[in-house]
Amino acid sequence: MKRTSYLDVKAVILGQIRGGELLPGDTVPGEQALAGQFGCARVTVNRALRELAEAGVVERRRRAGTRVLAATPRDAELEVPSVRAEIEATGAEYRYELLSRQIATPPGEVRAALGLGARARALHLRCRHWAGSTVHQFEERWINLEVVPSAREADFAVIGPNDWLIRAMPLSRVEHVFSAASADETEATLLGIACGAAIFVVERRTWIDGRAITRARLVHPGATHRLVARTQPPI
Amino acid sequence: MKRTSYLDVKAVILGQIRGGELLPGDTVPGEQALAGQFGCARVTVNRALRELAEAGVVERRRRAGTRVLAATPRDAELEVPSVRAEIEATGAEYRYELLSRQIATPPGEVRAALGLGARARALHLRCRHWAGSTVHQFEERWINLEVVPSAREADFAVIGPNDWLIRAMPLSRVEHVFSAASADETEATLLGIACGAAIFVVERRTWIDGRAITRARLVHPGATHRLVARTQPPI
DNA sequence: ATGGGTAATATGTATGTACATAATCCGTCA
DNA sequence: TGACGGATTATGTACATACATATTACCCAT
Repeated sequence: MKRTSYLDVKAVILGQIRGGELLPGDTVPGEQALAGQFGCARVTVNRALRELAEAGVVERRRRAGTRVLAATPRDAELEVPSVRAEIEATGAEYRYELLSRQIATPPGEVRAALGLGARARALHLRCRHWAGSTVHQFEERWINLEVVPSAREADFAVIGPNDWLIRAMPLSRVEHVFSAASADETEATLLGIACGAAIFVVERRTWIDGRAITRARLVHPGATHRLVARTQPPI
Repeated sequence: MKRTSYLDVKAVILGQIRGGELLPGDTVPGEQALAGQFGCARVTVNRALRELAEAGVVERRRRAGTRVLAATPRDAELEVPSVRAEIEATGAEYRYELLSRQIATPPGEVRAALGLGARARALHLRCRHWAGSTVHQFEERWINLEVVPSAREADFAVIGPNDWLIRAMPLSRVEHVFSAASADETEATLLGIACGAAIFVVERRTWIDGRAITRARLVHPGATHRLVARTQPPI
């Protein structure tokens, strides 16, 4: 006699939602009741429903019970590879180039993004990432030296700032903002494309323990750059 | 005497990883041992480590134990709101407009994307989504009538294809591809922007049970459109 | 009616126990 | 030396039970 797994419970409930037996807004039977129906322990039902809640399929509230959520588009998972990995995955040769490095007072917008005072100074880096003989990305970055003082000594001629930061500050929180724009003269020159051509812009901010580490503006030629995001199946 | 929660265990282990006491590649003590240290049941440690594994912080293998993973950039969560929600969130008035609707043979690229034969026909829709008096999105969509025959009867003059599909086919799998491009003449006219201006393009494909439902090309004026993705904190 | 306090209840989680399963270790045999 | 197979072991999961906690429902006093 095989025991019923939390996966069985999960699959059945999900099937009922898929099949329209349970509609958005409906209340799923209580854990007690389901445990009775399935002939299993309440903890087993609990794990099934908990995972469905984590997947965003149902909503659970104490005393109120478990309700089916409206089929809102679920969050997609966006793979954010390091530039190096991204380029090497295509088979092209990766090359990194530091264009400039200086400690300066960032513009107001960046100061706000990093939570810095009016007179604070930060590390400013400009670099390029090459895929073979074409520029894949132009990177302009500010690093908060109050949070990452060791960045002052890092040799960014050898290692890219992102790779360095990943190693120095693991498990940080990251926000990406994607947009399309037209290349200005500087960007066009640095990317080797025509002025006014479409560029794919990523603005990345990173925090650790609520303190802003860095803000980067990553510019790619629009013609070549693509970004893929997928939803995970809820089973 | 407070009992130790799985959250406590999780926080302590995570702290040790953050603080460098546990380095990538290191083996975390076994559940038995940790349960002893914390003075709790093994199941409690199990849940803590399981959730850390789900968050991508550690890797678990039977018999081999639990190891700390390298701090690779974790997947970001991308919120993919419906166009309507996205526009209404800004306070602008949402308006939807169906430009054309016909059943035709899709071009080869689309046939491949939908897994259709050479002579198969599909539903072709072109529409616009307005935010107040400006066009927010131009949408060109093909729907696989073999998988969603009911789309033949849907009144897409009233409801947008995406909203309709979400309701008709809940819990599907979605893939998004983002890129930047320059508007061609048609796109520029439909979006009310200059020819050659930057556009933000989303190509969206949707499956249910492994069968392709639809493929949409969503074009936005680059100047206004932004897309945000965040990583989740691992606690 | 109305506001506040209390009982009822569904979910949340900890524990001890038991068995399942996968992967490694290690000894045996060819 | 090397291939095979069983013993070992860490994780994976089920169960019965107990208690914790958030919220609702309800009742009573004002």
